[in-house]
Formats: sequence, C-alpha cells, structure tokens
Amino acid sequence: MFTPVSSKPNLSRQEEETLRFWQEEGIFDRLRERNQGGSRFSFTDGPITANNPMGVHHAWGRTIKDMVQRYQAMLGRDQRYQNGFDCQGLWVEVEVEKELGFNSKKQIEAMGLDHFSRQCRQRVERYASLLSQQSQRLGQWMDWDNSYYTMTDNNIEHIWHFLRTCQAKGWLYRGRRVMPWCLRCGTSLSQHELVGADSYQDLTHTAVFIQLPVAGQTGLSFLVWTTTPWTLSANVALAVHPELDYAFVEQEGQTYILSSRLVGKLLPHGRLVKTVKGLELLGWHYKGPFEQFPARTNAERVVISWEEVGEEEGTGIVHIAPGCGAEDYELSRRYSLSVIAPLDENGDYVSGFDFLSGRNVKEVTAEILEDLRRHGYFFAAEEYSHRYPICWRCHEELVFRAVDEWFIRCDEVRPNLIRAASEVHWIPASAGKRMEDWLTNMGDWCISRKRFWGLPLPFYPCPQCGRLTVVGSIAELESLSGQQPLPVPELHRPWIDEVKIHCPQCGASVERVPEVGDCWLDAGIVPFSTLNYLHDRPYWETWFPAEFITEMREQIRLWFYSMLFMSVTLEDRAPYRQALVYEKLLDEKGEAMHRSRGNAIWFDEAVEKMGADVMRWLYISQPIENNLLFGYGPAESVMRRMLQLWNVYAFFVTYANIDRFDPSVYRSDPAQRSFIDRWILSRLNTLTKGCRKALDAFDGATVTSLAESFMDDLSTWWLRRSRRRFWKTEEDQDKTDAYLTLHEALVTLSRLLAPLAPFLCESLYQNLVRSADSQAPLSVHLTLYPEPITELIDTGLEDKMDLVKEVIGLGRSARNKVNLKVRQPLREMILVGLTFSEQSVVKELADVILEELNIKSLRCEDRILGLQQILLLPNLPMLGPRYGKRLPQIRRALQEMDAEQALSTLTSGQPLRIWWLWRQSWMKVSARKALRASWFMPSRTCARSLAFRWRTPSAPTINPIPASPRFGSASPLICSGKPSVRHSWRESQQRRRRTNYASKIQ
RNA sequence: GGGCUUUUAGCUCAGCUGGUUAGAGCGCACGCCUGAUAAGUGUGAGGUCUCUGGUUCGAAUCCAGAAAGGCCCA
Repeated sequence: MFTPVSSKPNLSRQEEETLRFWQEEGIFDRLRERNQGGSRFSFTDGPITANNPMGVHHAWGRTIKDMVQRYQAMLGRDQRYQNGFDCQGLWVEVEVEKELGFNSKKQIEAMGLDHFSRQCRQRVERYASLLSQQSQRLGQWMDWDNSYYTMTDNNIEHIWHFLRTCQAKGWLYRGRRVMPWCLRCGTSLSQHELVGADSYQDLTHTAVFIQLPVAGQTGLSFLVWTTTPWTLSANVALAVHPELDYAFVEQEGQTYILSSRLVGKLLPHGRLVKTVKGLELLGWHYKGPFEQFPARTNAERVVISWEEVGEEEGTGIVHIAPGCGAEDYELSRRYSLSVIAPLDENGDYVSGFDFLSGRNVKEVTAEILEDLRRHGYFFAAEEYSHRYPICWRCHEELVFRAVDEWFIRCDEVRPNLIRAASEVHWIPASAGKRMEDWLTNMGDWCISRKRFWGLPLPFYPCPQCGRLTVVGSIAELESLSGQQPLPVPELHRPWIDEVKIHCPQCGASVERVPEVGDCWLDAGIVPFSTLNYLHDRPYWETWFPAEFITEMREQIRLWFYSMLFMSVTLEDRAPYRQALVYEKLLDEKGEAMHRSRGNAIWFDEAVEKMGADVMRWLYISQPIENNLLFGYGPAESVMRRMLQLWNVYAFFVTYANIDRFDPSVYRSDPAQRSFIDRWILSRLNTLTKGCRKALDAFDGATVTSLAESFMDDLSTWWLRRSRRRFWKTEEDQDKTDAYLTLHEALVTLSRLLAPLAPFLCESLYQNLVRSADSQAPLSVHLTLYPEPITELIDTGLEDKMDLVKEVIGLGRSARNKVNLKVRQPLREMILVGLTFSEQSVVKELADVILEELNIKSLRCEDRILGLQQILLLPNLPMLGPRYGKRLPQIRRALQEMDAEQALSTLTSGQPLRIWWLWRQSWMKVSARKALRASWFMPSRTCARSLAFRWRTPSAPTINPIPASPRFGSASPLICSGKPSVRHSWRESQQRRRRTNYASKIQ
C-alpha cells in the first residue's frame, strides 16, 4: 500500500517533515560515506557575511550551489561540503555599532577594543548559526558543523603568509591616496562602497565665489567657485581648460578673470576688457587666503591646465586642493604640487591651520566665510544643490582626505592574472571578458583599513632603522617577539597590538601598524586556508583548484578577483576551473528590492509561504545571465507546475491502492508495451539524457524547461489518454503496463529532479519506492543519477506521436471552425497531403486519432481535385548558394508556372523546364535532374489539408479544412472556401547536402 | 570617456552555424470535461523581432552606426 496522498498538499509543511527524516536517518552522512573515496569534485564556497539573516538573493546562489553538489553526489563524487562565513570588516562593525547605539569611532575606543571585538565575534556567531539554520531549511546540504570562519587564526595566518610573499616580491608599499572618508565611521571607503542607490544624496551646500589676486598685478583677480570652503586652506593651484576662452571683465574698479561664457551670468554689468585662451594663463601665480598658516609653508599657488574643466557651473576656474580631492591629487602628481592634508580621521583640523586647528570641519564654514570677507577674498555665496556622496552605512556626508594606506603593487602580477583568468571557463563567457577588463584596468590593491575588527596587518616598521618587517606566520611572530606561546587569546585587536617584536636589523622594539586588512583578503585566501595549505600540503593538493565556484556578478572584481590575485601570487595559477556568475535578484516588477521601499521579501516568510522547492525551482529556472524577478506572482505559476506533477502522482497512488498494485511484483518488458507507453518511456529517457547533459554544464534552467515539457506530456497526453486503463475492473497486461509505466516515469522523474527540488522528489520517492521495496536506497538522494536507457529512446516513435498530436490538433481546430463539438460523432475524416510515411503513421495510429476526435473512420488521399492548391516553391538552402543572383528569377518562373500542370508533368516523369534570362541568352535546366536533386518535391505532398464528412440533416457534405500552421497558412483559403496544399521538401532537405548535386545542373 | 550586456506577443523569456509562414509559458477571449474535480483540458486572438544603414539571392540572426535600459571601470 502507498500512503494516500492529499490532492492539495501543504508543501512547506511536508518539507519540514522531510528535513526531520533526513536528520533522523542521517541521510547526508550516509551520502558522504558512500561517496568517500570516489572521484573528487572540489567546490569552494564563497563566504557569506555572517551579519544579517539570509535574504532571498542569497538563497539564489545557495540553491545553485546545492543543485550542483547534489548532482555531483548522485554521480558518486566525493566532496568536502564546506560552507563559509565572512566574519570581519566594516559590515560587522557597523551592525555592532548600531546595536550598541554608537555613532563614532571614539565611542568604540572608550568602550574598549576588547569588548568591541567580543561583541563582533558574538554577532558573527549568532548570525552564522541563523544562516546555517536558514540554509538547511532551503535544503542546502553542507557540513554545517565544519564551516570555515574568516576570523580564525588559521585564516589570518594564511593571509600573513601571502602578505609576506608580496613583500618578498617587492610589491608591498605604503602610499598616499585621497579616499572618500566617512568622518563618523572614521574610515575610508573603498571605491566599491561608493556605488549603488545608497551612495549619493541630493544635498544643499553653501557654495562660495572668491576672488584671488594675480601675483604682481593690482586690481586683477581670478574668480573661483567652490562648494567646499573648508578645502581652501589646502589650495595650491587653480585649473583652467587650455582651449576655453577666458574673459577679463572690469567691474567697479576691479578686473576679474573668468570663463567668457559665464560672464553674462556672474558679471552682467561688467565691461569686457579682453579675452584670452586658458593656455595663456598657465603658470600665472596668485595670492590666496590662509597664506599665513604654518601648514602652508612653501606651498605654491599656480595656474595649471586640466582638460576636465567645464563651463556648466562655477567660473570655469577650478580650485585645486590635492589633499582634499581624488582628481586634485592626481593633478598634484602630474604637476608636482604640494599635498596639504588638513583633516584628521574625525574631521578635525590638524595642527598648522591656525584658528582652524582642533576644530571640526562641520562647524567652521561660517568662520571661514567671515575670514574670507575680512581679507577681501569674498565675492559672493549661494546655496547650491547637488548629488553628493554619502556613507552607505551611516548616511553621513563623505569628505575626501589624503591618507596613508598600504598597497600591493600589481603591475608585475597583472599579466599573470590575465593569463590565469583566461584559463578559467567562465559561465557565461562575458564574465571572463569583464574579469579581463578589470584586470587590465585595476590599480594597486589598497589592503588597509583604519578600523578594529579585522585581519591585523602583520607590518612592523622599525622607528629606529626604518626596516619594515612583515611577519609571515604565528611561529615567526613568536620567535621575533620572544614570546611562546603568544600571550593573546586570538589574533585580533587589541590583543595582537600588545605584541611587540625586536627589529631583526637593529633590535629595537617595534609595534604593529594599527591598520586592519581589507575583508577581501579574508575571503581571497580561502582556497588556501580552508585546505590547510601551510600545514598540510598534500591535503591541499588533493582539493586545489576548485572544480567549480559560483557567485553573483559583482563578485568578479571582488571575491573572484581577490582569490585569483592571491592564488597567482602564491602558486601562479587560478584557484578555480569553472566560474559561474549569476545576475541580480529584483522584485517581480523588475525593481531592486529595498527594505525602505517595502518590496523586500524575507527568506523566512518566503520559505513558509511558497516552500523551499518552489523557491529553488524559481531560482533554477532562471537563465543565469538574466536578472531574476522574484515574488509571489512568479511563485504561483511554479506552484502550479508542481501541483501538476503532484496530481499525476496522487492519481497513481489513488488507483494503485484501489488495485493493490505492487511495483515490485509486476513485470513487463518495456519493448512489448503499447505505443503510448513506449512513447512516454522514450520521452523519459530522452529527458534523462538532456538532464545529464545540462547538469554537466551547470545549466539548471535547461533541466527545468525539459522537465516542464515532459511533465506536460505526461499529464496532458499520456495520463489523459490512459485514464481508462486504470478504471477498468479486470486485471490484464494492459493495466499492469499502465501502472508500471507511470510508476517508472514518476520514480525516474523524482531522481532526475532530486538535485533541483530535493523535498518534493524525496516525498515521491519514499512513497513510490521505499514503501514497496525496503531494499531500495533509503533516500532518493542516495540513488545514483539515472542513466538513459538508450534502447528505449526511439526518436521515430516520438516523431510519430508528434504527428498524431498535430493531426488531432488540426481536427480539433477544424471542429472549432465549423462549430461542431467533439461530442457530436462524425462519420469520416479525410486527410489530404500527407507523405507516404506520414500516411502509414496515421493509419497505424488511427484509433487514437479517431477516439480523440470522435470520428468513425479515417481516410488519406494524395490529392482531391478542387480541394487543394498546389504551389511550387524553390528549395532555397539548396538553390541559393548555387544560383545566387539568379534565384529571384527561378522563384518568379516557378510562381508563374501552372503548378497543377507542373505537378502532373513531374509525376509522370517528364522533365520540367524552367526558363530564365541569363547573360542575354535563354538557358534551361532539366527539372528531372533537379527533381532527383530534390530541388522540388512534387511526388510527395507534405502539407496537409483535412476534410470531414459527417451526417447532417440534409445531404452529406464535404467541408474542407486545411491545414497545419507548421506547413502553411491556409487560413485565407479557408475564408474563401478554397482548400490548399503546398509542397515541401523538409525531409529531403535534412537528408541531403547541396554539394552532392551541384554537378547535376546542366 | 573605455568595457561588458540587454532590447522579439500584454508579461517573463526561447529562437542552434542566415533559408520559405518567428515559438513557449503565463495572462486574455471563447469552449470542453465533470470517475485527477477548490483539479484536468481544447481552440483562438495578440509581434514593422528598438531604429538606420551595410553585406547577401535571402537578415530576428552577420557587420557598422544610433537610441534606450542594466552593470563595471576611469
């Protein structure tokens, strides 16, 4: 007996039961045990930041990963199943700050770094546990007790090893860079933190126009505009565009220099003195405010050239402060200008800025304006609205600061990175192009962050002799510090900061730099740290490189990049062979999901409402190179699909129980079964073949589309046609065959789809297989992935069924057209225009057709005069390459020919002459040879028309209804009452190659 | 400014190396079944394949340019 099945299942509830079953029976452990020692499939999991609950976008990637791993497991391959958590970095710190109600770095310092670090670790552990639970609910099978954490000493030590390697190669340096800086977070933001909707806001600032006197001239000033008056103390240059026109305009005894296009706007009453090109102003010197500040000693004031200067806003003369702007800094390097950095990390002016020193940048605008007025630099002020960058974490306005950071030089490794990336198989291929583009254009890798909870950079610059020591391992730190073991609970701040080393060169005591590392170092080292590269090289070698990785597209220049960089540095090869990139997840209207917009869907809610399998199907059916529109609407149609399968399954169980059908008792040779059974079994094995091929290429979307098409055939054709076989009371071979066939289809399907929809497939398998056969594997996931039984694949059979379905479709359409319901029986149907082989198929399967259409008998006619229209059409793929420009003439000749006559000429074996004009003379072609070359195929009429004969109150009538849409639109002819037939050569076209017949043309 | 990518039916997407009349699912309209029934199922209407040029006997498909959207870099 099978367990009775409800017709309206609660999938989500069933999934929870299945989870319990897996847990209690230890299915996953058994799977790993079975596959142990098999050929390896190495997968590296991209660490998820253990900082928040799982989002539905995470679930997409996790589903792909799980599908791949489950499939590989069903192939018997040994896997590591190691999940990973990203634990360090700003993301974690910011969330902990929010929890604590902090809003500045100083509060963290006041609290004590040790407490803060503990809080960070706790948060990571809390969310790692939640994420593990949620992933399990999604059905993801991982070795959850053995997840890797990027905050471990092991991970950190492996990064140290990498950094030391970089130093040995001479790539490591301390450099200056102007970076977007959040004063609240007290840290720089990397460029990738400056993208997205959260990164800019429309803000209004006080913009000021100032006049800066030209040195050595009285009454002549540059007119300059800035939205950031606080940067004026760091001004060292003015930039003009060399090609633009600059006007000298006199107003009230002063002469101002500004872009001539802006004169009307800024100095409408002024008098134009002269106009010069920007080029002529280059090298001029000028005077400016805050000249007396000690920080400005030796700073220049010079006019430079810059092509980016525009005339849309301001004055066409741009104030340059290299310590306060990224572009300014670039210019300072081009022109060797001083870099004055006025702000410390909290936004307070550093010493050397006179009355500004010690003041915060946010509160000095009024005083600066006042100072400008007092010294005669002030010209005007305005409120100016613009899009301004803000911190994505805390939404504070960003400033730009020149800061010292640590970098890895990448010029030497760049070509190797490009080569290694080109050896990776990228899915889709455009991901590889993107990676190449990024590798070609990327700058040096800025690896330091001025924060707390992160990888401690093992850099020990000696204050005495200047030697930089980079510690490459824990043992080395122990030996250099003379402390063994190290007196630290973990390799994190603040504890690690207490460890000082003796400079190997001069013996001085050296402290670690305060910076922590970029979190992409943490994730990038994973192919080494998780495989214990430093301490167990043979183990590492067995699993490196990964066969497969997959993440969202943005990871190309993040995780994929950092892994590649570290791996090429250490081993000169890519750490992965195949990388699959998927796109963005949007809501069902195509908009980005956003907490604030209220369109975000939470994982817990989604899995409860739609169930994990539906979610998974939704993810997998999406071609990875398109954005996924996720929501309850799309889920609804997936649910329908699942219910369709469920209904077929429920049907089987219902009747099998009535008949006490036991699949382990009954047997029948598939080859001996009825046409329709052999057909669905052929379809099933074709499906199996297709699923394997697709999954071998990590292509789940193809599997879902093949499976959906199969399930449709199974439900709407096989089962609908076969229902009666289950109803009848007697037990005969036909009934047994029906049960066996359906059972086999459902069981195979459950195994084929198990990697995609593990819960539903498990339900089916348990009931259909396990309940009848206690010797069968305990779970569908412990079966091997089905192999196609090639003897059961009969494409000819599948083609035949296609033809039958097509003929039935024609019949139904015909009935609809003349409004004759299927309920009304008809005496005869006449099929016109089938090929010989098609006719025999139709005759062979006539009972199916007649039953579906409720017609008594069926007749095929080659031709019915007056019922058809014959068309002669050229075989283009054959004639085109041969005749090229003359083809239109052939077409015209064929059109003008009397097709009826031509047909009878050809069928009687006579040559058909086609004339056309060529080189001023008439040429001819023997169509008899052309015939053999299958230019035309008039001997067989491929297109079909259909006629019905039925009993009406009046006399019998013939009502002609053409024709299949696939072979031609006869619809205009229907309207006019004229049936048609067309000639086609589809089959021969497939069989023959044009080259064989080139010589046959006279 | 450079790179990648997308644009096909109301919606979401297929369309292999160019070949006669461009497909599917959903939605919609009109039906059928009533022994899978808060299920199943049939038929049909919907498209200037973003635009402009080019190559070709022939272009949704190849090439060039443009427009619009998405993404990455500068």
